[in-house]
Amino acid sequence: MAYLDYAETVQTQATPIVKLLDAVLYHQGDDATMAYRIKSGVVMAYQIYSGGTRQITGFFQQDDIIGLEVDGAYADTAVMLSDGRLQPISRRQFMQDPHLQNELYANACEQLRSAQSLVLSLTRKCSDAKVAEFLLHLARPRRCGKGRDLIVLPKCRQDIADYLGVSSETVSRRLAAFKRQGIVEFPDRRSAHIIDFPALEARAGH
Amino acid sequence: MAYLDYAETVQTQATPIVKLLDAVLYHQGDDATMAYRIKSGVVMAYQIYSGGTRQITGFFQQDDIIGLEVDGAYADTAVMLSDGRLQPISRRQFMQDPHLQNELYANACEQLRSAQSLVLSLTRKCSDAKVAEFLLHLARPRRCGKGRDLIVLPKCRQDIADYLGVSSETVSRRLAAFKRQGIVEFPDRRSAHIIDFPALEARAGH
DNA sequence: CGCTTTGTTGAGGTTGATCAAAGTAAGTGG
DNA sequence: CCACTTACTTTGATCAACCTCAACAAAGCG
Repeated sequence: MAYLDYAETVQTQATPIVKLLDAVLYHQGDDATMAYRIKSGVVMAYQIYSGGTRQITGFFQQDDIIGLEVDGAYADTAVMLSDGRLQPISRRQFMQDPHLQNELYANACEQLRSAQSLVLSLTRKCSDAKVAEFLLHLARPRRCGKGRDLIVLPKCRQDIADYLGVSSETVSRRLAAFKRQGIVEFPDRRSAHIIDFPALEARAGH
Repeated sequence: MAYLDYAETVQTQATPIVKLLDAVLYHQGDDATMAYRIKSGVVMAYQIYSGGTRQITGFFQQDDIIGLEVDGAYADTAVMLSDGRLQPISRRQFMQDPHLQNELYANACEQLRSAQSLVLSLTRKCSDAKVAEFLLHLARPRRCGKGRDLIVLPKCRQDIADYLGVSSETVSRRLAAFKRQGIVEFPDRRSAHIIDFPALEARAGH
């Protein structure tokens, strides 16, 4: 992405809109008119399949772009896991702006890579490593800080379970184990606080 | 993709090049100067991770575009599973041609969806369903034909296993079971021939 | 035809799903 | 403010699926 210059693009865009906790950005199946660049907050996207199974397709944060579709309808539903600010990107803007097209393309490639890496994590690792990696994934943007920041967890354990493809009981057990081992603290059910990064990374298999 | 017109794009492209069985299109880590549109043949792409684990990132066929990278290096290695013809697409072409950019973007989105659907298959399904779905995936382009065509299988069972995230023994057992049940025939180790599509689809969970 | 590689088949152990029950937290109405 | 409800989480016990290890068969190759 180094060869792109976004300055112009950014300036021509509308100011961010505010979305509150639990707000739905778009529904799976709706006409995909907008994409969103996340300025702050955490977003979760998921797909519902016939038979009731649900796959969480990702957790997104600052600078991620969601709602990418080539045509027709949104492939997933996106909801806010916290309050946040989002920059809407219309299809009209997209079609007119080559810089934006490049950026969206880059973002799609990045998400593709990330999905492939997810495949690896989910098929090769034991549940212990999956949960560890999940926590590290959510902690990623905050890693640079002084490490005291809280990680925003999904609304319920089942959300984590649906992302990792394990049962909610297993999520519980692994989180409890990390707590017992002094690697992670849980001030409440919606937040986590990593004490020992190296230990968690070791468990994630890094 | 309905709003795109490829006619012009296609005409300006070079004629396809021929690649033979086992030919390597590009290596993971190499400078990503070319993408390829597959005109015929089957391509397998994989990543090697530290620790020796390997993830097959996909099997590609006619009209798929591989070698998509935003910057720098190829994320995976691509090899021919059969003889085939490929249309090279240079970065220069890509940068100059808006139609081509759109097509590549569409392709990236499609691969993203396909990767997400793979995540679902690999985490939610039992090995039986995984192997069934794998066979159906490879059979996809031939489905419309009279159904007597042979499916080109990867070079060894381990390739399938690495794609599905199961052991090669499990692949063997599941394939043997399908054969025993009269759903699939195996003229030799490199090819399969689906007898009973509905039964296989039922096992894949469709 | 030996030798090597790959595939198949069997036995046993481990992981994680499932089922079930008890524990927590938050909301609701009296 | 407190029972009561509801939804979620945690913990335990059981069981099935799949991995691992190992032996054997088949195929490829000099």
